[in-house]
Amino acid sequence: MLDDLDRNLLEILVKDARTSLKELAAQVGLSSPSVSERLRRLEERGVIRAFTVEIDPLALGYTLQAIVRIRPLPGKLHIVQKLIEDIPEFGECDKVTGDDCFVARLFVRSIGDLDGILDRIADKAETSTAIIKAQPIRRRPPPLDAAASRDRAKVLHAS
Amino acid sequence: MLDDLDRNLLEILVKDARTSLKELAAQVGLSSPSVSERLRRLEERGVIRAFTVEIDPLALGYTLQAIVRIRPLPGKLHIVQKLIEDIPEFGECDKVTGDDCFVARLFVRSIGDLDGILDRIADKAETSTAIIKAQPIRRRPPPLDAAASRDRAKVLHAS
DNA sequence: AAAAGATGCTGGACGATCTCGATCGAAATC
DNA sequence: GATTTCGATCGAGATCGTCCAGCATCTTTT
Repeated sequence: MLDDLDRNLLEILVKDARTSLKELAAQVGLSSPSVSERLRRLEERGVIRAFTVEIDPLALGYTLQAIVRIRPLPGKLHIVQKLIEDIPEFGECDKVTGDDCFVARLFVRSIGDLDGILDRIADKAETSTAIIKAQPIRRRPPPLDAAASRDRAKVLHAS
Repeated sequence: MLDDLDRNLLEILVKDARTSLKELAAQVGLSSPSVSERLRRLEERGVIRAFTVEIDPLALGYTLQAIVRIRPLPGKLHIVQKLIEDIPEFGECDKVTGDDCFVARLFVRSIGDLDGILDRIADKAETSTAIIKAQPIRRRPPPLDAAASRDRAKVLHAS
């Protein structure tokens, strides 16, 4: 599906999505038209969903992040989901198995804002909120190389 | 801290980080050297943490995602954190208040892999795992415009 | 097995883009 | 009100991206 060159390109782009075609070409050992074509196809196939920029929430004044688990009251599931989607401070939301229906990440500027936002869903769902104290791992992609990942797992397991 | 032009630039770059300086310049009404300078300063100040690429996990064979809540056994906190950091299938991890010490996102190729990875921390922590069934909101930044966000909140609240 | 077709790469040319230096203007400071 | 500073623009030179023609390799067809 993806060959070594593709993975190589992706690895470089994960670190800096604005790397020039020429630079990419030099690093993987291709010509720039070839790199251009490969990127085009990676986008076309949906492997690359988007080139984007990672913004520090703190720089925007969001001093607090929280993980909110949300259990909509009976019959309120869709309303709650719509509500979450429409509140832009929710920066991520997953629908999961188990008692908690949704697990979402919330960006807020103050505890007051947190309270304000949770109030808006309080009559439609039960929520459990955990304030984020630190981020040991910030968003990163899974291993690009399947084989390497498996091998490493074995090594760690053996030790 | 950030002016309208900066926010405008960021908004465009969130959608496509590879937008050329010229195009950015045209869209915000500046010259390209000015845009270049602004981006440089946004990076320097840490507002822009990185330009990166969003990869579809499915394209890499990760058919399953899970949210794992992790409660290290007494005295095992640091060991567990290190372990999580060293397992690349964890694509995100937050240290939170409350009973669950860590909340992490796990990318796996199969239920078997999930089991294998959780086994590796089973003797050092209790875990609760929720399989992700859908992603109502995929990673997005919080509102770039503070004032707009506040205003909207009021409107929604009033209705 | 030879021919035909498809795929993916290269190199060069041309047009577009970026960067650098010089200069200008507006706002803040004294 | 003069000065300083910051951020903007402009133009020239350098760099980069895209298009195209040609070539090698692999697969398919007969």
